[in-house]
Amino acid sequence: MDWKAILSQKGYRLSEPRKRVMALLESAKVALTPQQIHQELQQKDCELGLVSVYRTLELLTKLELVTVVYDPQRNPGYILSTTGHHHHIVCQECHKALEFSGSNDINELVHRVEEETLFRVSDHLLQLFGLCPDCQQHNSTGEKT
Amino acid sequence: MDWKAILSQKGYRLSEPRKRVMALLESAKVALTPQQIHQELQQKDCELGLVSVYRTLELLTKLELVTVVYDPQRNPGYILSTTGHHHHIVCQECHKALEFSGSNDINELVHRVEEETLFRVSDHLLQLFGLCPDCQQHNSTGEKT
DNA sequence: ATGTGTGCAAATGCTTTGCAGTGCT
DNA sequence: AGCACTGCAAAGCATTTGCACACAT
Repeated sequence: MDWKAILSQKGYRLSEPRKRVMALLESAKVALTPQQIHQELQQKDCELGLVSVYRTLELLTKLELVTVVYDPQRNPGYILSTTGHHHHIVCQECHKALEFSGSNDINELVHRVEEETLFRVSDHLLQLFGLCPDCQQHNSTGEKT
Repeated sequence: MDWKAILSQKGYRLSEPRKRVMALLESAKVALTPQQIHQELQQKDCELGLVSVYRTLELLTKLELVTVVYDPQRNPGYILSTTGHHHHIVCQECHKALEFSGSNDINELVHRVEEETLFRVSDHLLQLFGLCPDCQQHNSTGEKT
């Protein structure tokens, strides 16, 4: 079921701003901040209030269609979430983000921590930071860090 | 080497605000927001500007004496960091936070993802969310949620 | 036709900055 | 004494909210 179906099924309308934001996110490999989304859409001649971006992202996040990505160097970004539990690896240089699936490693870790701490874990946040292939090249042009 | 030694070694001074903030963080099991820190210190009769809290936390974070903890439900919090690489598990009810050490699970995962994505990973962010033992009891008082 | 969604403007709240005075070393 | 640090006040931003209008269903 695609996002449009999900929206209408839950009684939400399929408005222009929502279409635009989703289209942009679908084409982006990067986690985008609300400001970036607003800006990019304006350049594509789609006038669209920043407020609508916020409200759209809020809704999409609630519906779990998009995921928040934390980046200590920037404001929180939003990226399309696929089905299943995924995490993101973020490039510290160009802020590109890729998904990767959490393997069993994490489940084991969670169980271990539950036993150690007696917490009951219901969710987790895992992100990796580093350099994407492209930025590794740019950075290794002769220099050593 | 304790934090006081680290501060003076790096040429920073051992001021009252810094002592107070560190003392509070040392006694707290919870990740505290700047506002919380400011508020708690005022209740302990220590007048201390909110600005100083921000600046102190900024410094302590830079020196890696404290760590930022993300919590989707709140503003970012700050908690004492111990030596070694640690992560946090945060209670979604009372926001208490505990540390746990990242086992080899994570290293394996990182290697796998590096191979899959060709990223070069230099850092990671892992947090677990759930209910602490105390809040589990309170929540299981008859209800099923 | 109806009620949800948008857009504007203003409000809110957290965080940062400038500057003069304070206090650590 | 010298210079880092604090505190206040004000500036700076990101995000949220209220309300009238527009539009999807």
